[in-house]
Amino acid sequence: MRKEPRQARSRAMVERIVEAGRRTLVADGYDRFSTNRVAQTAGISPGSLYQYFPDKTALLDVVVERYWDDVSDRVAASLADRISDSGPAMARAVAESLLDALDADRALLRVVAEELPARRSRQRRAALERRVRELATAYLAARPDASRRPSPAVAAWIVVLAVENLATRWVLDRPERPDREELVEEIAALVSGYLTSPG
Amino acid sequence: MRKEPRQARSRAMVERIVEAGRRTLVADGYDRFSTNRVAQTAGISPGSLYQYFPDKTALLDVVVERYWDDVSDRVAASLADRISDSGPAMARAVAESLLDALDADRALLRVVAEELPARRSRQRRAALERRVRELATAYLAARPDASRRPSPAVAAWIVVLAVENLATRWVLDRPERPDREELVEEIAALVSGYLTSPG
DNA sequence: TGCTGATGCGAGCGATCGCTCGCTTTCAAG
DNA sequence: CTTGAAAGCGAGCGATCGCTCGCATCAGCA
Repeated sequence: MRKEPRQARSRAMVERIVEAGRRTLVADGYDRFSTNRVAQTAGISPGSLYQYFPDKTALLDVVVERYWDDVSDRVAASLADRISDSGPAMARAVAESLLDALDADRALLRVVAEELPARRSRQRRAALERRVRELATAYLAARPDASRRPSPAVAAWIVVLAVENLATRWVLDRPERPDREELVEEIAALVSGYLTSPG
Repeated sequence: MRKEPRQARSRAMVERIVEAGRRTLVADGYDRFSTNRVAQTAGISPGSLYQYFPDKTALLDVVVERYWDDVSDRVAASLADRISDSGPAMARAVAESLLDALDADRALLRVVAEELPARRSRQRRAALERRVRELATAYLAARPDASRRPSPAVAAWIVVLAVENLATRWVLDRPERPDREELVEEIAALVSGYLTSPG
């Protein structure tokens, strides 16, 4: 952030820019995400944009950061809520909340997960993975009887990456099979089958 | 392909262009993948490039297609070789061949999987997934005792996407844990645990 | 060897890009 | 009301891009 907005109108300006950035990204895709276009979408001048963002990627970072933070919050909340549930029930609940969170802005997910040069997006996405993985590690470490896998940290790494990709690809590709209910069931089987597999 | 190369030197030219495209992609990343730069890397003129490729994306497609076809061939061969093995043994063998294939050109994998606008790359990657998924579906359908999952097609979808992401992320992120041996073991447990989970 | 089409060249066009800077307008403190 | 700072504007610079086209060069056949 190049300059701190002091007045109310300048704070509103920053909001308009970020929102226009999000809309431009969704509507035109990443390769048409230009500062001139964002400014036009926001109904402001390119110069105004650069009063608050040092360069194009700084704006992009904020948009991406907001998206993944939102997804992260939802999943982490669901995971914390179900911390006392059994393994399969928790897997089901987390899978559903992840599907909800990804489905809430499917168009933006498509851009963020499939178009963005991942070097920028990956850091935020990795933060989501880390946050959920740490919660899962703590869960597994606190309940030794829930898993036969030797290392809770490794088991959490496996489960988080596997489930994340299944949910993302399902939301983006919308295959006929499995349908949503079936997918949640299969994810629960995948997780519980893995954790109870003798190690 | 705009024009079919007839003489030997023009076929060599196409090869030089594709190879320069691959090298440029690896060295400079996707956003610096310009036709002028590829031509310079190949030591030829931009005009020559456009004698054989109608536009920039056509060249990019060939480079990406070669990469995924190579990975696809390796994994499919390994899967066909081990078609008579038991489930966990086959999962191990396929996981190893996939890790080998992805590790063989890690730098290009990074660009193809993390930087490329996925709409182009995805089609070829999806072809790999489909190819492996169909082999896995046939395997599961032919051996009802190998899986308790209700639908072989859905089970194959789940397994392929889960394993693909675990292998890709492991190769790109190279986490301390799990190490390679551990990863193969965990993938085998994930697959066999899932397939034997009551459905 | 002379000829002809295939091949290769590279300056440069038109468009777009990220970003700047001199200017005007608006706000709030005195 | 005055005034200086904050906010906003937008034409346009310099660079890069994808791609073209007029021309030189080369290979294979008669």
